[in-house]
Amino acid sequence: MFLNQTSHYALRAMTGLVRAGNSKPVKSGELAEKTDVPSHYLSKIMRKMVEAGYVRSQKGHGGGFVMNIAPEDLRIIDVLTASGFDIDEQPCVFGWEMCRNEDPCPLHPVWKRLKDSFNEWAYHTTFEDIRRESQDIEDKFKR
Amino acid sequence: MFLNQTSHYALRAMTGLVRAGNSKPVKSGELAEKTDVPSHYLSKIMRKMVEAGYVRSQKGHGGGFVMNIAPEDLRIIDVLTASGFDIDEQPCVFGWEMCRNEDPCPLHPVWKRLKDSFNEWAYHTTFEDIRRESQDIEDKFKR
DNA sequence: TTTTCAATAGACTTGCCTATCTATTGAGAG
DNA sequence: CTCTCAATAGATAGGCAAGTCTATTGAAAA
Repeated sequence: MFLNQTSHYALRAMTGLVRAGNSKPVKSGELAEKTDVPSHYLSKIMRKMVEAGYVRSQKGHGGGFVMNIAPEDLRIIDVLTASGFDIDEQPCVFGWEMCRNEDPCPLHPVWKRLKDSFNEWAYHTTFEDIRRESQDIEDKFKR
Repeated sequence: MFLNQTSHYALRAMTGLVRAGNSKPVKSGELAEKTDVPSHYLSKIMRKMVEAGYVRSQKGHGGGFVMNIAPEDLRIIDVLTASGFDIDEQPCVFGWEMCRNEDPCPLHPVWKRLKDSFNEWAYHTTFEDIRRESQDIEDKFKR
């Protein structure tokens, strides 16, 4: 798997929230069911999104989660980072701690190409892209 | 992490073996030390490389592991697959089991771009590329 | 004010990937 | 034939991410 389970869940949840629109808050339970993420686990992930400022939460009656940022201003990297993924902690495949471009490990040149592709994707794809490209696709979160 | 620890180890080990040349077998312990992989764990991984036919092993005195395929014929995807990584088991980030191009999940278009980049890298990079691009780099497997 | 709803917090459990340990098998050297 | 070396096999343990459970906090409705 490219990303860990938590990151997957985070991307799903934010996609679900963006697609739900901003008309009214989306309840954790609803979002969990829609995105097929374990509900209590989703709560933990959404908390991180709230802390990062990408989502607002409302307790109590009629409460739930609402987007707090325009989809075009939210990139995939932002959600991944907020969910705990740290691109800089991804070591070179060699596991050599101090591997840098100027002082590389043997697999560095090859590995760097993969990493660059990933970064291109994660830094340049926004949730507006996701929304636009998925607007003709119906929700099919359930397996 | 893009790949799991085992896949990292496999790539390191095979890189180490390719760089060691074919003059004489490389002992498991030596390869383990050179690539900073736990030695007993490396043995298990090398076993898979042997089973896949990429490496020959020799027991006993003077034994060890030798490449059994030309570096230009061994792709990254081959080593990943042999080590247990299954590209087709990598579900769409939505976790929707039946997600295909013709019948996609909401994140499919975006996710596909990442997957395509990865495949381009894994299917088109050979260990000859790795050897060539690393020939001016000294071994620095230890962290 | 009370009731109900829904997020939050944190402790706890589970499960799997890694890693280790202890034999055993097999091959060459002497 | 025996000794040593090194891969192989399988059982066992460790550690961390993932998932669950229970209680608490906070807000709106009645």
